[in-house]
Amino acid sequence: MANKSKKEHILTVASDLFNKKGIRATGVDQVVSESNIAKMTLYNHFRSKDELVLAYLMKYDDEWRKRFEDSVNKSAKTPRDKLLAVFDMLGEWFGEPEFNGCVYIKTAAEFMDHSHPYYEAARNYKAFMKKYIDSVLNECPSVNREALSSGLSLLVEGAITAAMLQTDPKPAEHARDTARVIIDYYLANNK
Amino acid sequence: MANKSKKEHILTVASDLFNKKGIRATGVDQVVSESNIAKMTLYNHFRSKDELVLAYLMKYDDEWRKRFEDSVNKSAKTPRDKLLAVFDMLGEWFGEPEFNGCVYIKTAAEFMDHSHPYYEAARNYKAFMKKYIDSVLNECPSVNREALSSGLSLLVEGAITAAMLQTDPKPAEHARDTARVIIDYYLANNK
DNA sequence: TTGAAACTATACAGACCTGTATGTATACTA
DNA sequence: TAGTATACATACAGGTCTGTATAGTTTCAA
Repeated sequence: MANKSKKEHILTVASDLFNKKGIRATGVDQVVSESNIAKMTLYNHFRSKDELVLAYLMKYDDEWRKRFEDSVNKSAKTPRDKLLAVFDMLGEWFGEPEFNGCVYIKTAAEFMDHSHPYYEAARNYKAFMKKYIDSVLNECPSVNREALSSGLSLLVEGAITAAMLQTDPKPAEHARDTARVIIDYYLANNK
Repeated sequence: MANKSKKEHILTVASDLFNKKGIRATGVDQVVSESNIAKMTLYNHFRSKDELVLAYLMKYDDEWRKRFEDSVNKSAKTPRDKLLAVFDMLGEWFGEPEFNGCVYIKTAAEFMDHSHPYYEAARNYKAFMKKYIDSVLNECPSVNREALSSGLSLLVEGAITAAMLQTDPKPAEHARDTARVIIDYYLANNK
């Protein structure tokens, strides 16, 4: 096992634990134990648990961004279809057995102090979704983009939260249906 | 200070800490210290931290339910106005300086194990919102109530999450605007 | 084959956690 | 006024946490 892949292995195991149990609830000893490494090896690759957590947050940004763009840009052509494809992707995501809610919502919820580095990181990574929707809507001049973009973003966040709390049996489908209504409204009315 | 109010005092202080810092991050010693009581007094009123946490979750259900119904039923008459009033109330809530996100989203995020009592409690208390929206929509026969109710619930959850993560500068207003569009759509089309 | 870098195993320091034990003081009730 | 329930302060038991210290072992390249 090469040097680099050992570091990645530790990060993978740690990420899985952070995601499933939470950051505070996951101890360094447990990461060490489940990684089958020595504690000093972990502290050789990561200066502290703090650094490991920040690597975890960054890792999810990379993975999610890639996955998102792949899935959405695959088939959709028109802005309307691209926007609706977002909700199809959410549905796939929610259906996975490993689905465990949104890392950033959970992290922000666990470290609500607005000046905490984890909260700020989560907040920053989250901005990606709205930026993507905005970029798709840039193809639609003479549309009230701010209103539509906000509405869609709220539906995405709502669906993720509902999936996390299991308060809606089909959050992605319901969000998609609602999204269709407001997309058609704003596109048709040019306002 | 009477017996009963001392217990309430402890619960108030503890709730504030749980809400601001998180449940795991708040130690019993800190609750004791900020309550200006003896540790044994706390353990005399609550068998364990666990019992204190469950009391905290229940307390928020009571308060939020009351506040919600008061605020919403005050002025609104028609189903349409009652539904829109929900988002006005959210706007007031988000604007308060003590606003710290939704207790139940945060608790579920901190204890994601679906069999954990805190997760289940949070999930159950959360169901209240959808039930309320459903009850308002019961006044509207021949409307696709399931679709509209789901859409509105997702907008509510999305607005709360966006307010928590500060990813939208005006989550309640944007959610209200979007809600208006879908309400008018479903009510007008009778579907 | 020799030497440096990486990894391993174990122990432990110091801080924090929940919950208990003990004895004293206060306040209400009979 | 005597007795009882409640609250007090302090100490501590036993566990967990992060991070370090130390010494032995593997790996790999020169």
